[in-house]
Amino acid sequence: MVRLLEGIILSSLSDFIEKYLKQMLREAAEGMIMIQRRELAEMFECAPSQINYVLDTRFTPDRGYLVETRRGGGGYIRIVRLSFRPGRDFLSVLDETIGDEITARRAEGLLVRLEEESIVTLDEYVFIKTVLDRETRKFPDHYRDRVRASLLKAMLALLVRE
Amino acid sequence: MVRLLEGIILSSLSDFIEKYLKQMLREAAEGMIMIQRRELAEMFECAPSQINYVLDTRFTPDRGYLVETRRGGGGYIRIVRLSFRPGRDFLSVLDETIGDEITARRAEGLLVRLEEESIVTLDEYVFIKTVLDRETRKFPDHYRDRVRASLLKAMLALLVRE
DNA sequence: CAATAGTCTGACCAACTTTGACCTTTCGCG
DNA sequence: CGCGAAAGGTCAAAGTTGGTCAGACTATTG
Repeated sequence: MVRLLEGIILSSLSDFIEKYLKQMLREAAEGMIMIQRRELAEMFECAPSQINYVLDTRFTPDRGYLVETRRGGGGYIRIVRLSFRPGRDFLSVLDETIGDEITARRAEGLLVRLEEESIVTLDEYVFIKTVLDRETRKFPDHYRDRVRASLLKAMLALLVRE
Repeated sequence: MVRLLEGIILSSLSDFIEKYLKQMLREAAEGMIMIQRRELAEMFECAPSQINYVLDTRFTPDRGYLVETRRGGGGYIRIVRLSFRPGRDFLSVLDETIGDEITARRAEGLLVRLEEESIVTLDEYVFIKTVLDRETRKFPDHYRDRVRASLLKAMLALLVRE
């Protein structure tokens, strides 16, 4: 970070690129932009790999962005801003509750509570339990809690959406 | 890729040919078109083998297309669009298609097809891709295809249910 | 001011596209 | 039937992107 004159602050190059891309996203009608890595690198006079750094650190799924790329002729980088954004809402509470791992017992308890509170229907409760059981069994013991957490979060996110 | 005017991006030649053929397919009543390779190559001013490349990469069975050809005088290329859901056991077809493991590439192809056939919405497509991306990366390479398969089946089952 | 975390670059890698030389199949004609 | 013309097929090389990663450099923090 560099200070110039009175309080004018120049952030890092990555910050500039991030701001530029987010501005483009705001102006894009479909919540999506397509760029070329080489072109963007030329615009900011930096190494192309710098663009990857910005994408890796600032446009992650956790922050609500999906990045798709293609190499070769006609290659591109597409950044999609999710209409479903992670925030301080019910879902992020669920995410924190579940964490990266969850035992079958804790998952069961959570589901019971969600059903009692009518956040999921009885049908959905049964369905989710069945899927967790069936899919989880395919993995070795020490991965089961992690797979269970991923599955549970994915399914609840779909159900609780919007 | 060529940039023209204000941010309009022209994709590769293969993309053009793909779009052209898909437009023809949409306009064809029987979900099927017949073309001549040489003729199409002349229309796009490219090598005839370029047409094969497009067919091999974009009109695969995974993406829901069947391609039949015939050489010699009166030769042709026929592209048939396969429809996904005829039977009521659609979900088990999906389960079989996905199997116990699925690569990111095949998952992408399948999701594109499901979106094109209006079985999932564009929003759901983006959502599923993001979840797959985010959750899958928490596991070592060796498990990713298996985790991806479990997640994909779980989410599609929830969406397609009812 | 030392330790830690964040940024940036360049050399090397992987994926996708396009072309062209050469091959195989089919049809029509003698 | 044999042959040549008229399709389409295959494959490898060259071209055009974006990806990765270790290490140098910079900023922040205790």
